[in-house]
Amino acid sequence: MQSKFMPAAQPWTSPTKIVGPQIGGAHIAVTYERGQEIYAQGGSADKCYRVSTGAVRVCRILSNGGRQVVSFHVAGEMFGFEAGSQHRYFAEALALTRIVAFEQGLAQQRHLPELLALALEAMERAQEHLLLIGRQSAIERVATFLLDLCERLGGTRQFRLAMSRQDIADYLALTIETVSRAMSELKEQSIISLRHARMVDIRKPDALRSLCGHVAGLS
Amino acid sequence: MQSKFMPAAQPWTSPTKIVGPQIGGAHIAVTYERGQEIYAQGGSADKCYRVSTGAVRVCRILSNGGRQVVSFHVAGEMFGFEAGSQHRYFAEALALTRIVAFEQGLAQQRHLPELLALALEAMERAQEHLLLIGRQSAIERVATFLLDLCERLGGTRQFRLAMSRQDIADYLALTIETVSRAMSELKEQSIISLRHARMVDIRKPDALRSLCGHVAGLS
DNA sequence: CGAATCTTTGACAAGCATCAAGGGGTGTGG
DNA sequence: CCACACCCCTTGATGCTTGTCAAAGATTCG
Repeated sequence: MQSKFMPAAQPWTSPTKIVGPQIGGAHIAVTYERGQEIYAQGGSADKCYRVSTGAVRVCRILSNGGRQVVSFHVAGEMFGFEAGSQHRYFAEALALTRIVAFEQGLAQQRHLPELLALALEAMERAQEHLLLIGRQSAIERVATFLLDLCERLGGTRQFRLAMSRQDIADYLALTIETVSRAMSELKEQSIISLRHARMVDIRKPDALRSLCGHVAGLS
Repeated sequence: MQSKFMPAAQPWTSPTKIVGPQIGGAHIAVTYERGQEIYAQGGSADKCYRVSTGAVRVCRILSNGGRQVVSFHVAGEMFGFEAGSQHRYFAEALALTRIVAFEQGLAQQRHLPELLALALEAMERAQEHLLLIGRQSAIERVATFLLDLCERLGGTRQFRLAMSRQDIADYLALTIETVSRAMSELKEQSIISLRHARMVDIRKPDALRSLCGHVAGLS
């Protein structure tokens, strides 16, 4: 298998609760440490969440010991709604992250159109992700990932990766070594440069875009 | 690339319109020939559909000439709702197929909860599909596909595949040759038998299930 | 400064794609 | 009713992409 994904030291301190700005119904802002669980696999899926600052991974452990990262979420993005009443996936903070949680119980009645739009968007992202995994080569997947992340972070050419190579590998259905090699290849071609492993600078956005083939945007 | 997927002879007769049973709002039953398009990529996504009899594939053409089959749908299943107002995928009948189309315009107001549930379910299926494509070997994918199809067809051990090897390959992100080899391997191990290429008989359901690894059900 | 973790790089192997050719079933015409 | 043709499927040989195993370099934090 290809995942030794548990963060080494995970101080399991209880999250700091903060009352956040009122936006729709009952909601609470919570700050999570790096590696801390936001919701558990099997837990009741009665809330949805918005990343205020920081970043989140949503994933699932496979019976063979592997892990699939289903999606990353950065500031401003919603996550956490699922089909059943129980979470089939779990969510963790990738760094110090502030999350606003929305109760779905009562709010669901009046926010159905928004929820539907969010669900459809999530569906679309899942389908784009499928295309990426199924039809693209390793370097194409990494290029698409970087470009997508760049856009979602506001379009700055320089940004910091909140996730490890292992996280990226588990998201792109590759191994950590293959992700690393793809990064090195992009660096080799001067398409990106890396101050260090987590600091990306996109030097040739067009070249990166031309590597993506056909996939537009994804989760 | 790996898809020469256009059916050979495609009699482009206009579909036969039939008034179907009243179930919710305005809806029409239409019969499609094998290979006929139900909705087009780029067309307005203002309806959703239910397979009455037959089977459907939902797919997308990639810029490299390849094709990704996103989902198959058999009798009783809903399909066709998407995030935007335009279809990003297209749907075709795999055989002589009867479809009931539901107008979404007015019905959307009163059927929001159902639509939300359908969208979430579609998202879940896409995510399961993702796991299958990203983490399973060729034979595991084929085994999972067969088992899933079997269950959705009502659990009969013998059934006819409405889709070609090419369709299956494009669904599982494999080549037609690899799908064929996987089938032969399953036949070799007496896990399935094939009267002919399209007639599957599952001889050892448990053996098939043990090949699936961890994926439960998908689209 | 040193320990621990994350990342990179190399060598090798395995699985799947690709290229190529041969079988089998179905439909049409003789 | 048989024969031929077309399409779909199967099987084989070979090469490439990626996974696996191994070790060394880089970064962070105490």
